[in-house]
Amino acid sequence: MSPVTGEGRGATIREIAEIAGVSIATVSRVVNGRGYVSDATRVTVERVVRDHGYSANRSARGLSSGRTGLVGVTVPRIHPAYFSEIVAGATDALYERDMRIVLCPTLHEHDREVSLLNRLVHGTTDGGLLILPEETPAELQTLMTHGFQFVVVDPRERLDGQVPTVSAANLSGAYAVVSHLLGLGHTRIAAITGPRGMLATEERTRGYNAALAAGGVMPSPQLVVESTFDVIGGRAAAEQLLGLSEPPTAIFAFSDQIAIGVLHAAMAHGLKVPDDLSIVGFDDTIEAELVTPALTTVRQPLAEMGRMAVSLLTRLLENRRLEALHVELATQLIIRDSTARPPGL
Amino acid sequence: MSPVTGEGRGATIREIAEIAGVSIATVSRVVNGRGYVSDATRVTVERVVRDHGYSANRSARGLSSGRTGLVGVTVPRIHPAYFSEIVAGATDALYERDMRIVLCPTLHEHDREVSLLNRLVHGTTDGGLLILPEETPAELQTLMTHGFQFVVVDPRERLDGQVPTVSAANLSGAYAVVSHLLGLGHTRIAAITGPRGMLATEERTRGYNAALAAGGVMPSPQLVVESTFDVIGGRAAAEQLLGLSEPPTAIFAFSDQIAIGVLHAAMAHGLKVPDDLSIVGFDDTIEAELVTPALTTVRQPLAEMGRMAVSLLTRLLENRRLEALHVELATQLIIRDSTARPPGL
DNA sequence: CTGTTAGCGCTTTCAC
DNA sequence: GTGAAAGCGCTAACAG
Repeated sequence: MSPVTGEGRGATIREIAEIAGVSIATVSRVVNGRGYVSDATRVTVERVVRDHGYSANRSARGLSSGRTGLVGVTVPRIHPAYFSEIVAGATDALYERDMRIVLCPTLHEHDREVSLLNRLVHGTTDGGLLILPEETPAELQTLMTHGFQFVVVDPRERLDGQVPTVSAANLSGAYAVVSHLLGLGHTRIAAITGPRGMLATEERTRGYNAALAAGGVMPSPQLVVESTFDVIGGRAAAEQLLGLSEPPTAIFAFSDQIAIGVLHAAMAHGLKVPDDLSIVGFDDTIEAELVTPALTTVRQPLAEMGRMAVSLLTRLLENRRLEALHVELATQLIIRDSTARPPGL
Repeated sequence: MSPVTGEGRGATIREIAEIAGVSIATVSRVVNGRGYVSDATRVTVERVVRDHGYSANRSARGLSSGRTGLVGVTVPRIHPAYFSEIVAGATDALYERDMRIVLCPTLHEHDREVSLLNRLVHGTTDGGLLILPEETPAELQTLMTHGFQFVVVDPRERLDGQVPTVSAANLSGAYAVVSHLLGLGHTRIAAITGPRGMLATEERTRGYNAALAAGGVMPSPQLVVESTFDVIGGRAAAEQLLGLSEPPTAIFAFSDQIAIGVLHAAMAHGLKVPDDLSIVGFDDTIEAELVTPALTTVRQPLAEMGRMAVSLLTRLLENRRLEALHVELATQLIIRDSTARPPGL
């Protein structure tokens, strides 16, 4: 009676109805738990359903009810831990609601994402989760206006309109990092940021500046270097910083990947971390704990962000009002082994 | 005219047909590129389709054609790079065929996987990719018998029957590792395997033994320790090996994760890698290059495995014969910085 | 080459 | 409480 031995693709609602000796409408009611059904019939139907491993055909259900039980998720790539953790959280939350995820990597291509979205809109899915989408705020607004329901996770730009978003407390995370470093006695604290213009970059930069100001440290433009969010970019940026006449004693990398690049550069320069150089990352993806020394970093609640997005989306799909259109989840400084007092202190 | 400004959920085939002044059948033909349509009508219809951002409702199409354009992918978890790389390859290959992936993490729970599969079978998807499935060969055979089409990637056990599989050349990969270590002069070569009974473990163990035999080195049972495929397990196993009265000079870890655990243990013991201890991993996931020293490891063509699985599956779905039911993709030894001659040689 | 038509399997009024 | 019946939007014969 293992479910795997179900009658193959077979068993339509009509067959179940015939066997149970009721109408298909009744079977539908039982299966969906909607409408009135006497206990007796319910039990009978449930038994037949179970015995035959019946499960409603999703296409048919989607067609007649307008609900597919599928949520489209666009994401730049699934590979980096950053994204896969968000997706994992979302998938999990969706599973609890008996919904599934249609995964659509966009490879950062705007057009690809647009065409993907178009397909999703037309009867494939009930709604979407757009992780770090490539669309402009205007495009997103349009999408929404045309009736596609979705939630943006980690918006690339600030979305002030009616588009629901979930993000992490980037500013306060960055503030915590710099406060920590200042507390250790560092004053030459560099930042390797993400690409300019991205919300995450801007917010973290603001947190960085605010903390420096609060600590009475003059910011130095030399110490802020832009980079892509990867190891290569981090390494190059670090080389630049370490080549300065007065190099920093601490580097705040805006992602763990960047931080790892910094680590590699430090090694190449014969610097010991954290004795000669303190390094802090951002994200707290698994790599942060794998490298040596383990990285001090800011934990973003990635899985939580995915779950929260699902929660917003399902409320949206039920046409319930969202209490909050823009949710920001707290971040947390995780102190490990890559930070210490500056040399000579 | 941007696709994003399509008419929302709207535009049914009937509307397009009316506007274009043809029958819905003709629109269907144009859209699907099947059947005869005069160039003139084709052009007209195509224009209307484009102007209205029309895209067929997938549920309706699925219901009437029996094809949903969706492939279900079960995977233990999406997070570990090992899995996400396979999924990325598959998604990519599917995208080229205008198909999408319904992602179903099973969290290693057999029942969850079975119930997931059941749902997928019933009209949600056209077929499946089962990555490292929890099912017994018998269950898989049953699934297949009942008409669900799928391909198994990285089978947990040997699947001799009619179930198509894609895997990596585990045996030869392991053989290459041990040959490399022997070539460097090591003779006390330990292995930290994966869970006993898993095909990957068994095959790699056979490769390990075969290479030792070929090198004229007596295998020592003490030097083979079982572990889970993660960092924690690897570290524990390494502790055990390093505590031996005659510890190994090289450790072959059956996964990169395990190898990283070994790296951590080595550090804790004050051993320098590779000078005091050589370490080799398996998989070549990104972590391998991130840690210091970068790991010598065996590259599994993960994305390729995903793509190949899709290729087999689509042939299956088109009812074409598969030339090969069981595909094994080549592995490759990647030599980095974690292996050297044994101390004192 | 093009149009008509019969469902695909299910949900959902609306009667009874 | 339960059943009958009308589609949901599309594909795929089959006519013409």
